[in-house]
Amino acid sequence: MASRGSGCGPEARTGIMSPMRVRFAPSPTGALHIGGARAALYNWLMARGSGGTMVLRIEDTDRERSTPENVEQILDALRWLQIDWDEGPISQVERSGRHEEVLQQLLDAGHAYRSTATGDDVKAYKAEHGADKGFRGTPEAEGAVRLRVPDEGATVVHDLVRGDTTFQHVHLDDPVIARADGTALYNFAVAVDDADAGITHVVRGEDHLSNTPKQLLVYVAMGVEPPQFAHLPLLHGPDGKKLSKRHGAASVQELRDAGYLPAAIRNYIALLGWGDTDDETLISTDELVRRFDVSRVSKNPAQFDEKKLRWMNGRYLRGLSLDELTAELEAFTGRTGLREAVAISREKIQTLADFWPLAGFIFDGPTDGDEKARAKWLTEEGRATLGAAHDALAALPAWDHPSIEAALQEVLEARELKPGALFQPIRVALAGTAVSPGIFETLTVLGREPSLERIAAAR
RNA sequence: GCCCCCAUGGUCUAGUGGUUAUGACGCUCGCCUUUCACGCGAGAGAUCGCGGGUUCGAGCCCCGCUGGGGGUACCA
Repeated sequence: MASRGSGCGPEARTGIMSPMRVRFAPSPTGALHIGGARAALYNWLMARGSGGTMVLRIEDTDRERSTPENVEQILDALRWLQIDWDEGPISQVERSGRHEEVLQQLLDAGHAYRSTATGDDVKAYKAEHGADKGFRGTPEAEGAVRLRVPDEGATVVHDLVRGDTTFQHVHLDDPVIARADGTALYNFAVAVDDADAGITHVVRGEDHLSNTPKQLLVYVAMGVEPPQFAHLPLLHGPDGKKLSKRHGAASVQELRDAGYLPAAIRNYIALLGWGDTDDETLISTDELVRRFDVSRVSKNPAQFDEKKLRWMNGRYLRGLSLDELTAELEAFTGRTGLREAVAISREKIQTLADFWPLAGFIFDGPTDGDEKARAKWLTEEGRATLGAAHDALAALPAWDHPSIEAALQEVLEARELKPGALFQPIRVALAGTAVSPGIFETLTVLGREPSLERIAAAR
């Protein structure tokens, strides 16, 4: 077992220490959840920050859930987030030969035994002997393989984020580590695989904390020094309940479809449960790599707040060059020739998905869904104003921003109108709605003929 | 039931025995302004879950409770 204190002191701080070998080991149950994404990111940050190695392993020992499609979804999400790995993906089932080998060693050494006892048998045993007596089976010739847990003593998990947690052996039942057919079960396979891969730090969700003593016992049985552990608090949805597909955008594919940038997601997710003494909120990935320290991860569960992610994503969007943003938007919408429209829309959008509803009218014509805007601005008076605007614009020798602005200012003064009384009808005529990029910019980008046509059609 | 973890404004956090309890998102108001947004400025919002201790002094230490979460599979 780990020597005392190996997980707690300041020497456990991550960063410029000796190279770490970390791993992200998802079970392929479908889309990558943001909780999983965060675990992946933290591991990646530790590896990159220490010059270490990131191993990707797929925990696919549950054959029913592990389909190639599910695996591909995970890899896809990781790649999109730009979280790369140095080794793997390793398939856990493909290591079954090795698992059987170690299993036989434990069997031979008496650290494990076969038993036909079922879960019901264990429950019956507990009911009879009370809670303070863990189930200990008697070896049989066949059946599932159970790990022998010592009756005395305790196993303590030295955790980088929560300190020491002690599990009394009397509370532990001998866990099944392999099915009757010899195939390995999770708590056994992880330990063997992590040990073989030379993993130095296991960073994963808190849902694994209670299983850790079982895994530690496997290390002891194998006679191998265990890695250090860090259990991350779970993420909750807006209602305080566990985050799931029902609670909004919970998977990275959903986030991608919602128009978020990988860099923004990395920044946001890194801060979900981790913060350092610096007050900085916008932190580049490079800086994250430099600053991330797993021992400073907070112990309490965090709620995913999409509003904050939206804000942050907007900041990242505006941090992109026009070319970069245009490329993102063209990929996102599947359209081309967006550059001019992007230039006049960029400060009004927070996600990639915000762009088309705001500026799509430039390409596809005015939207016709906004009855309220039409009713409010295309009144008789509004249409009369539109007529004046049309004539002023039509008379323009040059179609550019300064000319357009000057012409419209003249109309404003000549008719003694408040700005909104002129600009809003024009906006509705061009876009069909009361929200759009700046009106002079829009007119300029739209071009003379389309602009005049739309204004004429609405007047 | 049993085992384990957690608890600072609505949300994410700073805080490690002595601070007017930090910053950010969100919210409200103001400025800017052609709507919205961006940007800038200001403001509201926390009896630090509750109750006991220890201490001259507790958000920080101890105990109990409550609440939330996780585990308790021949799932991962």
